[in-house]
Amino acid sequence: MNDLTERQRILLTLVVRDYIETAEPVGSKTIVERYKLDMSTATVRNEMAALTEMGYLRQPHTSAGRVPTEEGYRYFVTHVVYQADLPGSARDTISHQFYQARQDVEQWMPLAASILAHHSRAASIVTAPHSERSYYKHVELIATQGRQVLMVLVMTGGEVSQQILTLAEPVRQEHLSLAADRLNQVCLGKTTEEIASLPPRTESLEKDILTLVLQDMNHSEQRVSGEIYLDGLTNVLSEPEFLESTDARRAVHLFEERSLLQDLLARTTNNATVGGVQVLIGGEGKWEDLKECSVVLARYGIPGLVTGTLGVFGPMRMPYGRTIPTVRFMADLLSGLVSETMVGDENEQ
Amino acid sequence: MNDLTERQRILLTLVVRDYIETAEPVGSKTIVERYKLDMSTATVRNEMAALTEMGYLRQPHTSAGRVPTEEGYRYFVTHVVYQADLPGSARDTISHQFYQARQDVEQWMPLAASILAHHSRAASIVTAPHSERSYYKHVELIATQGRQVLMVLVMTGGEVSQQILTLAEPVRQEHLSLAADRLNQVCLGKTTEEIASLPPRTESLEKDILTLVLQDMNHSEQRVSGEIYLDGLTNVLSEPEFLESTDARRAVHLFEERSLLQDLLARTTNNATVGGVQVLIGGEGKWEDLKECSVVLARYGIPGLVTGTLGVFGPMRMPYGRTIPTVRFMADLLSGLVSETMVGDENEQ
DNA sequence: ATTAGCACTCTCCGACCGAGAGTGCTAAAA
DNA sequence: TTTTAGCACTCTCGGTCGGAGAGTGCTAAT
Repeated sequence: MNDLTERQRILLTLVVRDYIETAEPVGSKTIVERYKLDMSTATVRNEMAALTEMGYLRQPHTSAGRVPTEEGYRYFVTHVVYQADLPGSARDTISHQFYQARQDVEQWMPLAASILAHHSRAASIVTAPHSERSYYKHVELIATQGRQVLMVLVMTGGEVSQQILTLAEPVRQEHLSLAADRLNQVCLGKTTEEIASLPPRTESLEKDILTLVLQDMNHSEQRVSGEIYLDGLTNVLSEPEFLESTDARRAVHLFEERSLLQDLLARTTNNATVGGVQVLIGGEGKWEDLKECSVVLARYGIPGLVTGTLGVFGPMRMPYGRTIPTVRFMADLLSGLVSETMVGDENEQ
Repeated sequence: MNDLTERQRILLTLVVRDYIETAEPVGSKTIVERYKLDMSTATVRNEMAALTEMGYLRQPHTSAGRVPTEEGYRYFVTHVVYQADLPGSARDTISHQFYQARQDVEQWMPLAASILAHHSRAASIVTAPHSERSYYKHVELIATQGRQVLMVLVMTGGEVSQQILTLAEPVRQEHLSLAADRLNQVCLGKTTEEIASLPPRTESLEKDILTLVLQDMNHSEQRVSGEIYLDGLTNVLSEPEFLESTDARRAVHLFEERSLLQDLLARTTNNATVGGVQVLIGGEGKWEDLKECSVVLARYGIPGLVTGTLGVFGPMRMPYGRTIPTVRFMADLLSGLVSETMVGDENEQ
């Protein structure tokens, strides 16, 4: 496959670059003039014919310029741009933005999504870090009107979940607090299984709460990812190829239907290489909805402990040269944040 | 303004109805045939000319059918459809869906958004209930790697917020738990001001935590609304008027830029009539982005205590007859849920 | 191996045209 | 006085046509 001459490599790169920039089929004349090549248009034509033959380029119709095929993009990504680094200035800006939000955990994910979208000029996808195992930390019971009780469960790592329990009869707040205290003493730091194998509580209130707790913890463990944050859809919709096609609606649909996204993320990132950036070009035949689109994904976090996924979604004609380093950098950055804050097991008694 | 003859009223209604359904300018012949009117097309033409004169209808161009103006829609909404009720079957379906999710508080808002979007076949907007005053309930401190501490603050009503605190030196979990206990004892049930006027804590850790707590509580009080949930954007984008126009992008943009939405919600619902449904047709000159769109909004919750907003966003050509009752019903339903669960102040000691 | 030249192909865009739908107006009917 | 039939007129929509422009592949010369 790597049987390209040096000149073909250059030419292919230029075509891809130019097409990414202009969104117009690029012809021999254009390329020679714009990049001041030291050869004639005819030569370029010959080489382009060869590249077309090899499947890296194609013509929308006879006598139009060339457009990269999926293969073409793939070559570009793997051979040319994969190693690229994010310019220091961009790194600084991003780091700075995160530094300013360092205290506000709830801001991290939306911020990451926003930065990704902005820097890649495409739509971004970020899932909150998700731990594979949940450890009980604390439960809080809040009396409300009548027989309803609001339960707030905090797990190690800071995941929080809420449920409502309807009691047979009203219970006073003090009673609730005592029950919560007792449970907290017994369950602190325990996993689902450990809690499940505890001797059953005698008091019916505590028994009920514990059922809910287990339910929540299970729920949290079985999810494939944390909450999903999206941003920058507008960027994608304003690309010319989406101007009036139905592709636009498909893209929005993909974005809105979280289950589709979940599926995409799950299937793409199972070859779990944290740090490595994965590029999915044109759906690879698997995703009908991604016909003209590309997805750049990376995992972040601590493998096997807490991980999340982040990435960018855009037209196949995507500025990979900027996107890929950005995704990689953001993954590293979030990995740092996560390992600084989200791990607390070792210090526990 | 209400100087329409009975026949004009009927005709206007029919034109609006038909246009809402077909999205095509409706002509005199169409209307007579489709609705088996007992008059000639010429009569209808005369009346339509009158309605056009009065500003309720307009023609996209000479010799095309009529299309409702904003005024026309407004007349339709206020005089015809405002009182409509949601069919019992729909009420039942919706109630049932909520009944099934009654325990899972975190599901309520996304569920509401999804149901709204589905029933109105448009895009939905739901803000989480938001209390005007925050009362301290509980703080939890979680030791993590190194000098970082994760603080989880629970407020009465179940709002939860998280922050990270970086300490000068590592502190053991037991120490943190003790500090949290002390704060919890002192602050339970207090408002921002009450906490602020407490004698300052002697221990530096507690002082720092308290600062963060106040910050979070203030933050939560000053927000105009809770988190925003959206759904059904796809519905809007598949309407014919958005097929290939730039309006689609504007709509997506509006939806994505939460701050715009916040603004819209804030400005529209300040004449706080819980229970009443507000209909904003075509931006009313104020919102450039809503040129061809309508928004149907209602507040829910307990006025002055906890409230939220919910509504529907779609093309001006919107099935108001279904949308308005749905929004009203959902607002009532959420109000019920909220007052059942989110109020706990009275029972507190 | 490269390049100049040339005939060819295909899209894009504006002009043009006829069909169809709907209108407003006028004059006759109720 | 109100309603209706009739008719000429207007405007859009879809299709066809033709020329300009851009790009190609091939061949022959360098």
